[in-house]
Amino acid sequence: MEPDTRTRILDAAEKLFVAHGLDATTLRMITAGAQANLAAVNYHFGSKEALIEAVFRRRLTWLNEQRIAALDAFEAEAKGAPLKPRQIVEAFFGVAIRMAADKGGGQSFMRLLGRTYTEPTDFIRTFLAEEYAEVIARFNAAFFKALPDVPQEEFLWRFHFMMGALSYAISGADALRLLGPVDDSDPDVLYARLMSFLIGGLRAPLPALLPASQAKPAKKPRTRKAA
Amino acid sequence: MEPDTRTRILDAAEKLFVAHGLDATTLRMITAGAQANLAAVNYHFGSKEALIEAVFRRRLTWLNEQRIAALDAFEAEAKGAPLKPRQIVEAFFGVAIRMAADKGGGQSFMRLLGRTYTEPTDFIRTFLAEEYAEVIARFNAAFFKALPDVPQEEFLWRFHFMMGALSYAISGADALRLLGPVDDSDPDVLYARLMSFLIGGLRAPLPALLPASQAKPAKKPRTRKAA
DNA sequence: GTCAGTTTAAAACGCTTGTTTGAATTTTGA
DNA sequence: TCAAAATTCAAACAAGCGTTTTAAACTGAC
Repeated sequence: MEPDTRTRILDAAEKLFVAHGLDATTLRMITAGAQANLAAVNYHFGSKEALIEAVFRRRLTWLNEQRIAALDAFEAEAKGAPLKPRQIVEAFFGVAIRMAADKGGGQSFMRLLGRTYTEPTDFIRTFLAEEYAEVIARFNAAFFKALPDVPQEEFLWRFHFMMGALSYAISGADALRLLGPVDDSDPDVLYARLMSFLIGGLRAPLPALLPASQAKPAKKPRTRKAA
Repeated sequence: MEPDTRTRILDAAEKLFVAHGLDATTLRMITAGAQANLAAVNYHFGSKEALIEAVFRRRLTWLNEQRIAALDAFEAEAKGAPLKPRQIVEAFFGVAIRMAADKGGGQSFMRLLGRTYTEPTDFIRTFLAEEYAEVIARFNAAFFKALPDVPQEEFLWRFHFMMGALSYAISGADALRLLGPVDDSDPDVLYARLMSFLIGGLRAPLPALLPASQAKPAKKPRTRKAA
């Protein structure tokens, strides 16, 4: 059974946005790919901007619900005790990686999302901020409970770094391939690679925030300062 | 002394590309910002694509020369002995962070570069691949010498993850600010934060490439830890 | 079969884009 | 000083954009 026009447009737009970017993808490309008339986009969505939002919302809402559900599951299991940092990372990034491994559309969407997160366009930034507000608040709280000694701002930065690594992990296999032969065929392997890296970064010792342009202590004592 | 038209165009284009992206920045915006005539871009550069390349080449060539110089300095100091991973990371990412801290143009350029690295446009991808080829080869070799037990591919991935973290560190302070109050005014602090995170991720234990979810034969049976 | 409501179709709209033109102006070199 | 070269300028170009319009083709309920 052929999906209806609206769905075909969403699918075609998603793929084209990944391949060419938001601006470079024209409505004519989209409607051609969806085998629909040019006017169909404005009929079903109202405008190109609204279509972009619809493309993102379709996947992103579900993705963040999954993230919160994963966090809920861990917290229920912990019965009030703080979670392990590894569990928090797993709940947030594991879900994303798994969605990125889904060949049925999720893959191309995640590549788009990672690239769009730093997009300067206003309406996208505000839209993403709204979509992410709740999930970030939840994970921020969970992390603060798990590691009360780590300053909130330090966590935000590390979370941000992790988002960057995730973004490149998902969207940048092509860029990586320019540097040498790599294999990104197995999502489980990518997942293991990224998780190892993320946990390592998250648990790194807190930086000595002195304006020290000179030598810093190369190694810290094995006290678990950061994580 | 007023810079000549060509330079004014490069400066204006760089700032506008950062603020609005490559596509969304029009030649009319650029020439207006440079106080030049619309035709000046095509006269001095030939086309908008050529202007984009010129904007990138002006900074990127110098940046990668600095990176290689930093690596040379460390290797001269080591007198043939392998470098410490920390030094390799410092040579590559430290230079970038320092350039990102430079208010005199370097800052805005680095925000642009980080965002562009995952750009899907063909001519940019091939251009960046050329510009990066030498420096990547050098750093890849240095890292392999330092940590011969870490598979090349694993290093490439971790390098890629680090690039993602760097990219977000530089270009994404605005995005981060949507999640909570952060302070990115002191580049030394950002440098310390990112370096700590990167080293932590780089030195993380190698992932057990056996997928935990289901039984799937790992590609390389390797149990040793990284770094 | 009829008819309202929904969806598709083809064509054109106004506008902006990068680029080109050809003349005016400034700069250069002997 | 003066012609030649380099640069700037205003204006126009064709092409492509997102959007709108108007009519035709469906769809399901009665």
